[in-house]
Amino acid sequence: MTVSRALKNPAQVLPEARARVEAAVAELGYVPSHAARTLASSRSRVVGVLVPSLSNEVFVDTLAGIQDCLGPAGYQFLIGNTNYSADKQAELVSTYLTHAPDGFLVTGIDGSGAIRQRLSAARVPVVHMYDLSRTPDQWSVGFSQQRAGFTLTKYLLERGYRRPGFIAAQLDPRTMQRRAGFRRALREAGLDPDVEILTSEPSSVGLGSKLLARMLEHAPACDAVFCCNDDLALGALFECQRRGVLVPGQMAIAGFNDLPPSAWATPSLTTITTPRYQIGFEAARLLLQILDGHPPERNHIDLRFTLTPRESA
Amino acid sequence: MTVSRALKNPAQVLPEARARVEAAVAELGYVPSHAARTLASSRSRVVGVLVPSLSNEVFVDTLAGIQDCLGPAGYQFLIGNTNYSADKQAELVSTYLTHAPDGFLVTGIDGSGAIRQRLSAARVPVVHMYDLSRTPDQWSVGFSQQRAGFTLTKYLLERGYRRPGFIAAQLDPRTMQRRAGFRRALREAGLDPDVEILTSEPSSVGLGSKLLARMLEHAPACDAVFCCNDDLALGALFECQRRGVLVPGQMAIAGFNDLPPSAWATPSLTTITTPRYQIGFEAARLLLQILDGHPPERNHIDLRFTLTPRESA
DNA sequence: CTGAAAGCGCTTACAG
DNA sequence: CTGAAAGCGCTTACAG
Repeated sequence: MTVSRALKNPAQVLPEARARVEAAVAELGYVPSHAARTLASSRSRVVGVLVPSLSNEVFVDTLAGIQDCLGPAGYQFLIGNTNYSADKQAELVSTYLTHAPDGFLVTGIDGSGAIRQRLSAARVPVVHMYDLSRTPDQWSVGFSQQRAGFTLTKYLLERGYRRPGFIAAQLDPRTMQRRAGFRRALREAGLDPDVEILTSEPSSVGLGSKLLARMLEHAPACDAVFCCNDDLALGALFECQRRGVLVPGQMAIAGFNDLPPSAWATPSLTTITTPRYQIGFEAARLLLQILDGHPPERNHIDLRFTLTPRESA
Repeated sequence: MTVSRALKNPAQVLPEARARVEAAVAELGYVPSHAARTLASSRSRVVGVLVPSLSNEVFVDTLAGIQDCLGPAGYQFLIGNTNYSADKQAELVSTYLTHAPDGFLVTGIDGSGAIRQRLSAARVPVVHMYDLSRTPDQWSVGFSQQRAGFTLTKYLLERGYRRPGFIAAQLDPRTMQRRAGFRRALREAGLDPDVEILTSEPSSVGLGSKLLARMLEHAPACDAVFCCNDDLALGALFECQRRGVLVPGQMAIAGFNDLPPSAWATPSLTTITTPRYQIGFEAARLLLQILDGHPPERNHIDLRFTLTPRESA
């Protein structure tokens, strides 16, 4: 016990005893056992993190935020990539539950269904990231995807584009919320909201090129495209360059997320800047508060987005 | 004990007993305790993964390969981003050791020094990824960065470029090996190897633009740039477009890694295609073999690279 | 095929 | 401030 205390709470132990412990630790190369500690204390200091993708920087930034908040607090995390698949989610939740995590930080877990039940049966706090549309008994940190879509579309209309189209891939719930914002803006302006190319394929630069080509074919009058993320927008820009279509002269392009290349593309991409790092950091902070028994009063934290106008639209 | 057996090795238990166990599991929502199992069996089924960065897709792809190999085998991993920092490495190794991992999969851990000693004192097998230049007692999976740099430079020379420059960021050991290949090719051709812009800043598209500008200033005669990765190359391309410098007419651009955007850029980028997913998968497979007591004969696995000529050079 | 015993390395809670 | 006791939930190894 004295050893245990000397390691965790040195102040509780006489300097002499402490010194002997420290000497032994150094001599033996002692490494504490996480498993034993978890078993004895029933606190694992592990949190499970579930994200739908790592292939663009969106969730990598969020992970960095989580890391920076949870790391100094002595927490480890299990990072699971669900690849937007519900089966993979269920599988990861099951294996992670085995590790007795103190909490979960997730994106893309449905509010209902078997996974949700598993989670609440385990009595592990869950913070949802990127999605504010949660029931009051759930915790969430994010911004309004719908309003972001609306804001960007409004901007395009104000710039004088009369026939904007929407290009989207993956079609996860957040993308569909952006789309809802797009449609609402067009309807309010009395314009046709149905200029859209949607596919459930995973998003990528290459796909952006293909979808732009498809848009040109199906809606030749289209004068601006709102791509549901910057990868797609960059691909669309490349495709326009390939075809000699002037951007923004003949075709305006807007993206979403403000990934690093967007500021440097020629022309640079108009986009919505999202607080990706902050979402991770604040979600982690919220979880920490819950774990410490001091949950904040409001359980939905809106971190806002900003419109970033650049050259492409 | 019968319960334990029914769960792990159902065949060892009579169907009747098994059924009773299964019923109880379902009724109680039983979740096995990883901590207890680790403590009792002294096998954690956890492996520590250390990568220097997650901000481009290079290591994300590698992680996917690791996942696909280790996941089905029942292993979990702790993913640590060292951010190219030796201190962060040391810190992560220490905390991960606490979890008693069965093995480590790492990139960027020095062959010498304190970390290496910690690791070998812990008697945990370590597989090095992306770096073949290891002593015979170490395990590694990768390709020759030096030969890759040499091959790409040779290609530029064969295409008739007479004054190629080298643009690099981060300056980690792998980058410096590519540079060594570049210099060797130029020396063998009797050309000046010193046309280079190096910076230890982290690589990004924006930095590529800045470095290309710097190259134009310092070496106006430069007719081709070998960028040590595709992010930089893409930024360089954007900068050329911004300045009206024709690619490849006035300036050829080559990258490294063949990230997804490179095939779609206008013009598309000449690059070296690297087996990123395979490196993760094979490193994991190698580790599994070691853990199972069947290490392969050779401890360095060369997965090769390929030259991918496209429009930009 | 089943089960009783001991122990993995810690922490909790209590006694001194 | 220090320490003896008990237990966290499994597995190993041995007995029946």
